[in-house]
Amino acid sequence: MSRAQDLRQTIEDEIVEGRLALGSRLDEVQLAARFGVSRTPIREALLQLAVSGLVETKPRRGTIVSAPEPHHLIAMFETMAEIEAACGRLAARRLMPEDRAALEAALDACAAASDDCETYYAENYVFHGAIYRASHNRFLADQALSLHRRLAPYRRLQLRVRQRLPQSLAEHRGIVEAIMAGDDATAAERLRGHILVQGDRFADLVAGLRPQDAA
Amino acid sequence: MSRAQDLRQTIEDEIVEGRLALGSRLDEVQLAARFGVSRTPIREALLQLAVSGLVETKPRRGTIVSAPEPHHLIAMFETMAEIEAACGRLAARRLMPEDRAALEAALDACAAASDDCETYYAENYVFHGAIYRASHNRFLADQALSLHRRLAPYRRLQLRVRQRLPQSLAEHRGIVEAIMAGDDATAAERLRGHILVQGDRFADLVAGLRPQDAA
DNA sequence: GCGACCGTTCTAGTATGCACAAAACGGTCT
DNA sequence: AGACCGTTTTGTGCATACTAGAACGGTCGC
Repeated sequence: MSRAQDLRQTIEDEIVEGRLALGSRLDEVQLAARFGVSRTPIREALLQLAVSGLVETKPRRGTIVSAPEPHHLIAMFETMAEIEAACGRLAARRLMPEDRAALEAALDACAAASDDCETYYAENYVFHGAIYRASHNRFLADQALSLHRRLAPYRRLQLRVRQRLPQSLAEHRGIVEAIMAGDDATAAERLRGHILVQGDRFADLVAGLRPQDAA
Repeated sequence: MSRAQDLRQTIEDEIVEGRLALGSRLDEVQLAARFGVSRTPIREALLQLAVSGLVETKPRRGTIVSAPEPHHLIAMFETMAEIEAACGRLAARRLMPEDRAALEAALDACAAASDDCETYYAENYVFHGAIYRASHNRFLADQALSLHRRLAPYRRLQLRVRQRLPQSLAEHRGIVEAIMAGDDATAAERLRGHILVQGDRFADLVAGLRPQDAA
């Protein structure tokens, strides 16, 4: 792969995994020195991240890691809820035996990891990925995965919210149940609720941390 | 605005408006000469278009205007249907007086243009934009607009399908009716159908043109 | 002493040049 | 005559150099 693509992936991972703080400045020469390349591939990597929304570039003023306003984040979670609902709807209609197996395995893995937040977080990712794939719509699944990744830094925050983990697991069970039964409307509704709750919880969190920004 | 951004917009418009044929090669030096700039801003423009999916870049082999496989296009139309449904759902719940006025105006404009395909096409764009905005979710609306633009070259093909235009107008009326009534489920369902029909019609068209590709 | 204006500096944006990789062409060998 | 290999050609990918615009600090004026 070209160096620019490589760098894009690396920087993207650092942002998604929270190693690069939200709002922090991404200096081109600094990054170039750090990775031992010239500014050109760095610029190309940042440009791509800017299009996908992970960083923001202001003309003549450099680029920073995106730190969206709370209301914008709420909008993103709401969109995620709708996209996941769509995936669930299609999955319920098109479920194949291998999808069924993948969903069951992912659900079991979530249950097994229900005592450890970090592990659960990873298995949760697998679980939702399985639903996306079960939609049998590659484009939709890609959109869902991309948005999922983009919201990852914020999802991470909610892990600590009390009692969220067992509730999440129960919701997962309900979702799988509906998909397995071929009940597309219920599957969509449950997935929508599952994600929206996260958005709401996140809103609470933000409101608690920075009351002045919560409006 | 910087030249790269300018060029991105210009090239994007040419693709969306069908002035650049699908699959045609985008040579960097050629474009640079044509626009009187160096290769650098051209490269940056193409890179951004590649991220948004309008062009495809293969390593060391240059970039071409994306010409997705039919099954991929079907997937894109299906995703568009789900996203529009989501917009309609939220619009039905959150309709403000100004949204109501915008929808009515756009519907009237569509009706007035029902004898001319090109005009109807333009007004149709306005109509759907009004629905996106009425969702009061900026992020979702942006996603919808972006996908709408990306599908524009293919939508154009369907204009000629017989009887599509009056049927489309009737569907628009039904959609507005549901949104105005605050009936979110019906609004979503009607919008989904409205777009899916276009996808199906498109599939028919493709099948008719290139039977060997329709599988 | 405080504020505005100008110069410096630093960084993004663009141009140009170079190197490498892949494809096309021609030559040679079978 | 056809296939295979080497060479050339073409164009991407990266590096480096240059330009222009904005932030910052100093100085001058009030």
